[in-house]
Amino acid sequence: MRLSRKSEYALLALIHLAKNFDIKLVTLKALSGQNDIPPKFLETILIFLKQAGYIRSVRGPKGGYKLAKSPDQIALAEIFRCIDGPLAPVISASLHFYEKSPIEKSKKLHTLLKEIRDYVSAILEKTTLKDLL
Amino acid sequence: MRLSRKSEYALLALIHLAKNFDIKLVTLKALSGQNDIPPKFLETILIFLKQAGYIRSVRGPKGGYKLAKSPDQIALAEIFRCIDGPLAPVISASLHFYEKSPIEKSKKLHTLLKEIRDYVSAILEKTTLKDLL
DNA sequence: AATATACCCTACAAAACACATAGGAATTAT
DNA sequence: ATAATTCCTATGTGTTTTGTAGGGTATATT
Repeated sequence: MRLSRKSEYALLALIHLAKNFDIKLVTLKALSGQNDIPPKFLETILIFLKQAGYIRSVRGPKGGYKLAKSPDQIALAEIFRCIDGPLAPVISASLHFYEKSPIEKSKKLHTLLKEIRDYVSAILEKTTLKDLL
Repeated sequence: MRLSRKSEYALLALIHLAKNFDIKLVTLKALSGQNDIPPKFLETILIFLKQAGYIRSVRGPKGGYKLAKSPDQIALAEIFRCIDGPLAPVISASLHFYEKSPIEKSKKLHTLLKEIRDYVSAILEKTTLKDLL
């Protein structure tokens, strides 16, 4: 797993929204300003997160974004997978994104990489946005 | 950590050399042919591994490559770091390659990512080429 | 209904990176 | 001398990352 800048920004925004869950809508401007995220880039990320079902939005004045589910219902694993793809260190060790790759020729190494995947996956499946507040 | 094709090839070649440690030299042609690695690409990788001190070479007919140290002296962590950089999921969670990154704004998430780094690092530090034979 | 505020959507662009290939130079066994 | 082999640097090409631009759409407020 390697986190892209995009998923870093996504996480920061989601955490910000989690803090305001059931309280208020947060605007793009606020999310971008308070977390030092380039606004137009964040906008594309938020649209993506919306289409993925993690957030909802309201347009017009008084509009903004909010979480679509409660923070304890959003596991980090889901978010990383949907933005950055496989959690495994190599594609052939991935359950959700498997493709053939040369490293499979070494069975022992492949097994080791799958152990790493299992650990990373387990820890990110059990950690939710709520745990980050 | 995300393994590039380059480090996959490097590992396969090193494992091949580990199998022949203290027995014989292995040519580029053999390494490339038996492991399905594009020869010219592998060549650049081998030169890199040589300059990094992991392998030695002999030129001319009967030439080839061999490991510079015994297989139990080469930890996977070193190899991955020297080819792919940080083992950590994000640069700001890396000990050897630290740079500032946005995710540090979330202390809890940052801590979690460092835990993942610690696990991955530990397992790859203790596993050597010998363990893959 | 006019206005201003805010989100929506698609396309584009520059830079970095990944994945190689090309071609010739240097070394050495026979 | 020749052939086999490694050494080195440059280049090419496609993909991914990290954004930006610009116009469209909805809605609260007046």
